[in-house]
Amino acid sequence: MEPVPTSHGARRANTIRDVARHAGVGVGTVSRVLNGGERVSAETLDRVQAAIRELGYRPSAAARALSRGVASAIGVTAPHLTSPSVVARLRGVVDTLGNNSYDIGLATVETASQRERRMKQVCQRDHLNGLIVISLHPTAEERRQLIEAELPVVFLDVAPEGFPSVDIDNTAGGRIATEHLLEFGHTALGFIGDLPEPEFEFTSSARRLTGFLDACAAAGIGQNLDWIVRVAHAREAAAVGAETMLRGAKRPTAIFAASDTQALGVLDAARRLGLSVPGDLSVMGFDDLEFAELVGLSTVHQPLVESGRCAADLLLSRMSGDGTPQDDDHVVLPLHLEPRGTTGPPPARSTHTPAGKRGDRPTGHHE
Amino acid sequence: MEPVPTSHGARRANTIRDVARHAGVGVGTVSRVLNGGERVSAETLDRVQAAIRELGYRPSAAARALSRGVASAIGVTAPHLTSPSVVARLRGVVDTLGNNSYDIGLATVETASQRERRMKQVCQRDHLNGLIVISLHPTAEERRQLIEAELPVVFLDVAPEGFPSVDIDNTAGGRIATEHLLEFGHTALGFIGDLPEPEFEFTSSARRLTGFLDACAAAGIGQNLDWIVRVAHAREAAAVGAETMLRGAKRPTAIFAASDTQALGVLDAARRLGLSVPGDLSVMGFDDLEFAELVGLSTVHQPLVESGRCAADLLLSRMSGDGTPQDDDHVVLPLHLEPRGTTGPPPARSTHTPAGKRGDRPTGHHE
DNA sequence: TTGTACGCGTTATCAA
DNA sequence: TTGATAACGCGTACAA
Repeated sequence: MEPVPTSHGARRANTIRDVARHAGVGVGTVSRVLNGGERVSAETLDRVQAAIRELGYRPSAAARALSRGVASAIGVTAPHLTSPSVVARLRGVVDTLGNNSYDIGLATVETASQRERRMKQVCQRDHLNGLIVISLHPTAEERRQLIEAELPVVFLDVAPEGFPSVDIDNTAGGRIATEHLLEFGHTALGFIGDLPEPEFEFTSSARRLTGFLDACAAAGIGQNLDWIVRVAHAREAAAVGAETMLRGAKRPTAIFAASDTQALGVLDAARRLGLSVPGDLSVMGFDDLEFAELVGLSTVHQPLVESGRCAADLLLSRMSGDGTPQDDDHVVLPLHLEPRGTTGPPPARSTHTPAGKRGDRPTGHHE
Repeated sequence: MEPVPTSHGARRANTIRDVARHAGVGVGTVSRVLNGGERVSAETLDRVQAAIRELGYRPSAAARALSRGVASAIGVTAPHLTSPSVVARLRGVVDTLGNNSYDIGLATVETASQRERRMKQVCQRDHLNGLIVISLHPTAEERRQLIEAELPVVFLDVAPEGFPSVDIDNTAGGRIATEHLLEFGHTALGFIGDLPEPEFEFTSSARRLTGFLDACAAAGIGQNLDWIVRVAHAREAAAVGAETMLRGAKRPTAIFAASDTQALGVLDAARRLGLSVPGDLSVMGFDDLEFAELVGLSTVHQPLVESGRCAADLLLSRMSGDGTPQDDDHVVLPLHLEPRGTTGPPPARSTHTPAGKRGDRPTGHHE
């Protein structure tokens, strides 16, 4: 029992071998006791457990992982946890994974170097059994690495080709939001969304814009390009953008913000300009974050927490599954309109009857 | 280079030995190349790196951890991620740790069995280099295990004796909130906080209540026991509690809610009863969550994100530090009043002069 | 500067 | 049911 100095300098901790010796059994027996005490006589079981207790033995996770040739952890990569939607998704992931006795290796990445380093870690063998990537577009290089590592991975909130993913139909969501405004009779619509990201063809925000444009086109409504504003994803940036939009000689009677956060900025702008909502200006958000209800914001609901659960389930099935690795399997979650207090008819000038049923396409231009 | 079947059945991945053979060098050299290419001739370095690339070699995290005798991960244990304050703290932790190339092992625990399982994981050797526990009171058994595991640990938002911790002075916070109300001249004060937890002597909420009582006593104000309500930590529960309090024949002119979430419930109650805020009723929160500003809630600000950073820093210093393990080191972070729109003078009846100075200790202890 | 051999703590196999 | 022993892949003395 005396401490044995090792090359590491620290006092050596008791190993399974010490336990075996102490209990007068073989290491194999101890191992069996440790992992589901099958096939061990009650008497030896007692002896071994006593030895474990007396020696304060704690198994080595590293050795176990090495021997088994695989870890028991799932990685989760996400952007910085400032975005409420990322947090909500993470919550769903953790919910599901936490009940499956996996370790969860969380990494938030912001800078490119963090991201690269993280990929190195992620792709190590015996480190992770699976990976969930939240709201991060994989670069070509990253895709290559992931495939090479043969790591089961599920993307959440993005849907790169060739990988399983859980996502929503952002274009349809943009349409839903816009149609809601159109049904109130708005014909002067503005849009505020995220900056386009040069490296990636489509972001959620860009898709929502597409839906917006689609719906406008379908309604035969022309577009004022000054009313399509793309700014950094932040409340204040959106406020500034909205303010300039609303200061123009002509101004929109409704603004669709591609996220609730940005909608908040639009509300700020309206307040600063003394515009009443929804009297002078209707404001539509997207996401249905928790504060949306608090503020009474009309928005499009997307199932954030559930999306996390869904991604985790998908990953687990991928990991245990026999299925061919890495074919794609794109889950698209449903959206729905959540009308609240920030949307209503336009200020009255051309007073349209709020359209009864939708689906009836307006017949033409409205002036 | 042909695939070699192993006892595990899977195709064997390339090891450091394969790389060495492929490059015509020894494993030691490869190892040196891997960990900071010192003491390697430029030519062999090239050869080795080429071999690594050609073989698609990826090091085994498990083997490395085993050989090194230590992992490179820090565990974070927290309650379910529904509470905004927990998330904010986590954000701070992840911020700091993410820049130190540690893996972050996140586990949320809700049920007792989850908690027990987590402790098992946490206490394995070679699994974690350190642990941060957020908003979870350790049981006696858990404390024992942690000490035995000699695992550097920092508690956040709780301050158990014998462990380092980062916390705030909840009693002082309760006083700050209450004094703010007293200075407006309120003399009829209500309190809404969490249910007491039988297993632990003091929760944050209980301490805030103590501060509330202290301040009232110092101001010579008697207590109406019907106005001290303790309910589950949830908006709706607080609303119900506040409603019954406000329905009484006599009712308080101000309520201090021990958390912003509960303050939201109090505001709900006021709305339902047609009470204007702060005209008829002043409402005071605690925490300064993000929505507090949104709602214009007067509250006590505590540095949530920063507390996470602080805990992470403390843990890192503990881990690298020579210091004796597990002595305690209780960091207490500062609070400040954040007065906003939900507090004001009482409805006019007894108009007190705003109390002058604080700091004069009341003449006796109040429990 | 490079190569060799051993140890890390566990699991799995197989003979007893 | 049990015990002995061979992997597992990497780090690291130590010898060359």
